[in-house]
Amino acid sequence: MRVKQIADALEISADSVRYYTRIGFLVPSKSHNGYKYYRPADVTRLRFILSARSLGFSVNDIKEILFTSSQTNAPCPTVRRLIEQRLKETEQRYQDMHELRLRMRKAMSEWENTPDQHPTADTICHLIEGFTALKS
Amino acid sequence: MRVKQIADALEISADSVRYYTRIGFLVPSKSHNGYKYYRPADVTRLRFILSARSLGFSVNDIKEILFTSSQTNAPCPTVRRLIEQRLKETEQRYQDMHELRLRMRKAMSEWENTPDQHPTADTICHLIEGFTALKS
DNA sequence: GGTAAACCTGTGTGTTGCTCACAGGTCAAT
DNA sequence: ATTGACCTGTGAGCAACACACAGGTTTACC
Repeated sequence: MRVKQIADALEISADSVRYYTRIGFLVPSKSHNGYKYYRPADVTRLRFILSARSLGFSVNDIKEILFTSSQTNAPCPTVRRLIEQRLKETEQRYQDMHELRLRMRKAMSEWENTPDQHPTADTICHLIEGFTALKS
Repeated sequence: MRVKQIADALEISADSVRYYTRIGFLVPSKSHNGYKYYRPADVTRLRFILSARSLGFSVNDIKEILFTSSQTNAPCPTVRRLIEQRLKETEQRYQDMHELRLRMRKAMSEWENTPDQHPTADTICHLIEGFTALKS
C-alpha cells in the first residue's frame, strides 16, 4: 500500500502517516521510484499507535512502549505506569480548562452591557483591564 | 528595569518577557551594554498582555488587539468578537478533555486486574489493543 | 586594585504532533 | 505525445514559551 491508501484505510491524513514514518514508527519498504510501500504489519502497528494516541499516550510514550516490546519484554507494565501519569496530567488540564471556561463566561456576561471606550495612555481595552481575574 | 526585574514584578519568567519582547509586544530601550531596559509603560502593557492571556486570548489575538488600539480605534469590539470565538473553542476542547478523561479512567479500571502478556506477532500490548475506544 | 563567585544577559535552538507549501513524479485518457 | 488529475517526499511552519550556552556584570572580600 502507498501512503494515501493506508491513510484512507485508517481514516487519518497522509501527512500523519508520513509523520509517523519520519519518526521511525513505521518502516515501509522503498520501491524504485522512491515511493514508500506499507505492508499489513504496518497497518497493525499504525492501528496500535492510533489506539494509544486516543487513550492519551504521547508520541514519546509510544516510542517507549514500542521499544520495550521490541526487547522481548511485555510493555504492559510500562503502559500501566504511563497511563497513570498521563491521567494525572489530564485531570489537571481538565481542571484548568474548567476554570478558564468559567473566567471566559464570567467576562462575557460582565461585558454584555458595558459600553466601549477609546484607549487612553494607561489603558488599552478597559474590558480586559477591568477584569479582575488576575488578582484573585 | 531589566528583564529579570520586570519578570519578577509580574511573576512570570524572564524568558516569557524575552519572548514578548522578541515578537514585538514590548519595545525596551537598549543601553550601552546591550541590555534591554523596560519602562513603566512596558509594565502596563505587559500586565495587559497577561490579563488577556489569562482570559484565553491567543498571542495572535493580542497582536490584533494591540494593532487596533494603536490605530486610534477602540479595540473593544475586536475583543468581544474574539472572546466569543475563543469561548466556543474552549467549550469544545473542554468537552474533548472530558471524553479523554473518561476513556482513560475506563481503561485504567478495565486493566486493573488484567494480567500482562508478552507481545505476539499481531499484538504489541493487549491492554491498548483490547480497548475498544476507537471502534465506538 | 584585584579576583573569584554569583548572577544576569541575549541569542539560538528545542519542544508536540502534526499541517502546509512546493516542485516534481506517475498514471490514465486522449 | 501530451494533457490533466492525482500522488509523492522533503522541508518548513505553527504556539507559546523553556532551555542551553557562552559570555558580560556586579558584589564580596582581600
